[in-house]
Amino acid sequence: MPELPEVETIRRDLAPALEGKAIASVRIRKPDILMDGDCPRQFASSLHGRRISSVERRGKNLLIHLASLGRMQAAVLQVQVRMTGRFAVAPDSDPGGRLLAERLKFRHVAAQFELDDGRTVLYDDVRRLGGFRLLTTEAWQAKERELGSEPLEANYTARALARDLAHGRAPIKNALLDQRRVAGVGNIYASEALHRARLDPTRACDTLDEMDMRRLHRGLRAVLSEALREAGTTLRDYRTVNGSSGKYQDRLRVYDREGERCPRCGTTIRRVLQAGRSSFFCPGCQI
DNA sequence: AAGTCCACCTGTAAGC
DNA sequence: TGCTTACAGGTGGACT
Repeated sequence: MPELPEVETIRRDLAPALEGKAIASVRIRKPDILMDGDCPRQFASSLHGRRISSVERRGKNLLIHLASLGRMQAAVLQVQVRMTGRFAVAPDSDPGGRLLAERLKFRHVAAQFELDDGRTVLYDDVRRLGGFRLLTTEAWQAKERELGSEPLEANYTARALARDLAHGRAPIKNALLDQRRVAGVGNIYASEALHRARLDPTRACDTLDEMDMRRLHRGLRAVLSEALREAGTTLRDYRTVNGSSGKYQDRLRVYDREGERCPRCGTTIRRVLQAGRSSFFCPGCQI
């Protein structure tokens, strides 16, 4: 799924439903979504009774912060939806969320969480690539340090982007996907940002000059913030928490548009494979 | 040691 | 109609 705009959209929907509520019960229906291979029963009992203090995002990670309870320290529930994870919240009139699952065609519900207000949070994931990891606050902080910059932070400058991306001979497209450099950029918005910046995705990082980095900074932040405003891009699986599609797919300029005309110069858009993943670009104006 | 490949899964679409 | 293949928004561990 989901890159920064999609994950942030999910966070904004989930936060008001979850914050301040306690977890009454947890049911793990597909154990392989526990990313550390944890025992489902142990995972469920570690969450039982915990109050959710906040729901945050870092890169493509959703972070459900759990308050301390008795002898249990505060903890962080890390969630990655990867390609096909989806959330929904059922009202207290639909215990277990069966009606909601039916309506949203959630055919692969992997986990469900009952809250103390009677609502049920469903997590559905066809491919089960996504999942959950329960961490101590310190363990999360250690993982968090491995992640790169947040590209939409107000103080994230072109100079900082240049520092994050400059070193190495990797193609710029691959570097943008590296979560240790910049966090939250995925395959769609990497292609879109490079098109806006007029940069060939195969260019090596160390060939980009200051002007290139300035255009990339502007292009990346523009595409991410516009996509966030449109609640993300739905090409197949991604849905917001209320089940609707994102709206940015209509505004993509190159991604998934192989063979179409570049909206800037009219040249036919091409697709190439980089590190096993499709990059879309315009050979006419991206150099 | 940075950069690339591949497995992890299921579903869908295209080609024959 | 069916079968096979390629590919899909991500990530991390195993390679070179």
